[in-house]
Amino acid sequence: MPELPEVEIIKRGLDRLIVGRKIATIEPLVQRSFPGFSAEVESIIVGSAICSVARRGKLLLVGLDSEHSLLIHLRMTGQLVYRQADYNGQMSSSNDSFGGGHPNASLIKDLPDKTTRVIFSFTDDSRLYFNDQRKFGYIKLVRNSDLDDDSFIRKLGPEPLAGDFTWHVLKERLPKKSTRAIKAALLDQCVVAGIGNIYADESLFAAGIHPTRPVVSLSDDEIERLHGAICCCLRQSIADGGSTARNYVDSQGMRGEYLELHAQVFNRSGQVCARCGHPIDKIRVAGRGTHVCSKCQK
DNA sequence: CACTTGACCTGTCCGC
DNA sequence: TGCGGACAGGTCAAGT
Repeated sequence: MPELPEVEIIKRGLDRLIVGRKIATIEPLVQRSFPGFSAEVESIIVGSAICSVARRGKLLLVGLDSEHSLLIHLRMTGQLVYRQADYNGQMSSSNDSFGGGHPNASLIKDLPDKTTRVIFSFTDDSRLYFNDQRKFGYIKLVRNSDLDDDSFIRKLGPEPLAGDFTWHVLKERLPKKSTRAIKAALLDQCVVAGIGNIYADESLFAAGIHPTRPVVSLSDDEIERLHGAICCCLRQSIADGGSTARNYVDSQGMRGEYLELHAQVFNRSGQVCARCGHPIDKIRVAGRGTHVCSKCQK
């Protein structure tokens, strides 16, 4: 479930790997993974060069030199993995020297695999694979002049890692008299862009706030703590290469280590809280599995 | 109007 | 071993 840190890492990887490359072919293997695909869309994409890669919340924007962009949302199980033309040959020779357990080996061996939904081939014969086990993710082609009208982008809240995202901004975005649970508000992309289940749980733990607390009950002090916790968790995860709970890999197929290295509650129900020793509970909030230390979080 | 729930999918895990 | 069902969670539509 790629959230902001994971998408940011993919963005940085693609920035390095595909910018400047020219698309030779596109193969959408599953219609719903590229809604709106047609011969006309194909004719715009083929022959275009990649000129930029950007991120907005959990959405990737791949700029083409043809006044269009590819909008890519990975939803829960989407992956974007780049492979050089001779990748499989390299793998078999490196397996000879390192063996299968080489620590830098990609988690994904052969591509395409059964989850591959769209394949981009570049003129140098390298490829970008869009894999998506559950088919919830999508790629869309949008004219650059229509980007601001995109219904999803238009509603997105502020970028939590931007310099102007202060705790006052977070306070403004949280509806003052709202009775909804603070966790539900954090998952709402209109409030803040990019937070998902993992970083909602981790931020609330770090701030010492119980996920079921109504937004209206939060003090200024708590909102300020929550703001600091959100920024801190997201930055730490980027530094750790993101979170791999099940499917996430970066643009070269590598997993992330945030959950192992720094997560305090997510996927740790039954273990004891590192801060107080109380067992971590798993409850349901906003229809999502939610991990909480009921002693540290009030 | 504000908020919650179900649908969309597929793979994994658990209990029988 | 196999099978049914619960579960995983981002977003939107439908329901309360």
